[in-house]
Amino acid sequence: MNSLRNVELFKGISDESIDEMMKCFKAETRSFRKGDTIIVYSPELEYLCIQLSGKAHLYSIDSDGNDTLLEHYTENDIYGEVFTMPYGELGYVVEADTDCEVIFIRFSEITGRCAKACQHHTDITNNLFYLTAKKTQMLLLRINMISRKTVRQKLEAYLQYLEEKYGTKEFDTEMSLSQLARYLCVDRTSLMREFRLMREEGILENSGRKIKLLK
Amino acid sequence: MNSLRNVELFKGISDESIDEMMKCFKAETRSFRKGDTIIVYSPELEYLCIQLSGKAHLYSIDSDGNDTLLEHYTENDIYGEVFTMPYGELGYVVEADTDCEVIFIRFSEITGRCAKACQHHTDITNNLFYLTAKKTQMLLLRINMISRKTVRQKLEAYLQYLEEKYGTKEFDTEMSLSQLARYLCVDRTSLMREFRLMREEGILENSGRKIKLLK
DNA sequence: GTTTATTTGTCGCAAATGCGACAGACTTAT
DNA sequence: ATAAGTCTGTCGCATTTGCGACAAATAAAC
Repeated sequence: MNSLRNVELFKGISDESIDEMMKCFKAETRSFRKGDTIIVYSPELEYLCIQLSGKAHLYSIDSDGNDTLLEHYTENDIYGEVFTMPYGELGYVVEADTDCEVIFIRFSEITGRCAKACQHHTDITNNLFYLTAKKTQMLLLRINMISRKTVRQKLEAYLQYLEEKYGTKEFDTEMSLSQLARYLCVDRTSLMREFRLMREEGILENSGRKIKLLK
Repeated sequence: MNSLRNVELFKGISDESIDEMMKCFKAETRSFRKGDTIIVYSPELEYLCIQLSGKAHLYSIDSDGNDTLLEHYTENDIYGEVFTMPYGELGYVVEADTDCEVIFIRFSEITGRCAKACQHHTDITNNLFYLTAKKTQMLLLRINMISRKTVRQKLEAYLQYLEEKYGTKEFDTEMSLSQLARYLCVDRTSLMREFRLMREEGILENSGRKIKLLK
């Protein structure tokens, strides 16, 4: 049984090689329950994490107690210290939104040449780059939404994204409305109000997370 | 003369190898003048660009005419289609803020195995990953600033970042105040007002881009 | 050196937004 | 089944914010 064959980090690598590498990397798979803290980032480039199942999110927390939602994670997403800049009193924490499984690999094991000069290091690094590039895509996309001036425009940008992603005018938001508000960096009640206004203007129908675009 | 030895993408690679690779990759260096359009992204993963000198920025533009500042580029920064998600009517454009030089490499040349099974492909991909990880750091940092609720808090986060980056309480903003407003996703005049209020509260002294923190 | 743009700076006003408080629906634990 | 907790939904109000218009200062172009 090799559930790792579908992990994008190992794409293009044979099952046997994956097993070898997991040992070579001293990779550990750990399970978490909803609400658990998966990892608190250290200033070192300690771990590279790969989300195997379940959902999680990264948030930062500063000395004033502001906590900021930064990224959502689902299967195949990668995270770890390399992707954040240690600065100020800023702390970074990944927390489980549902029960989940996560692979932990010491970062040095990946970048350092392995003793066997393992042929697949190249493929791994290549995949690592792609996954990271995908991460920047998602971040730029979000910045694009957040940058809009009004709540209406932010919401429209998000809805347009979902419409295109699912190819239909009827879909569910991918997170709770409270989370969505945080994702779009607006007040939750302002988001609710905007939903109601758009409903009244005949732009959409909605109830909870279910949305149907009318125009 | 090999000015590419300082380019981070080629870090750890000998001058001779760099020359070889530049040919192998069919890399082109092009010059641009302030205000020029450096590249308009296509839906294909066409180019990987490396900023050699000068400054530039990426912005998106949608069908409603909204243009959004996404990233600033200086030496060693990389950009190209891989880092953006093609969706909607969203267009992506990189524009020169000053005169600049940019290396263009066809993306397929980098990821595809080169005919000579060039040894340094691995190093390149490795560097590529690091540069991309750094990109996500900057994006997360910005999201962290933008997410703050008030203009004051956004500005404070930015100033704190600069203070730590330069290790002093006296510094210049890294962009014009108009650009800064766009970077922080606030109205320019609101930013100016906030500067004035903070000045009046004795939190800082400022004139134009020069800033001196007092507390 | 003169013109042309761009940037910095201020003001008042209208409008959008965030906030707090509250209630019902829905989930999740016990 | 009950209790605890979270999520959805609404309302009024105070405040922040964005906007437009304008002037002075600075930088760039000719």
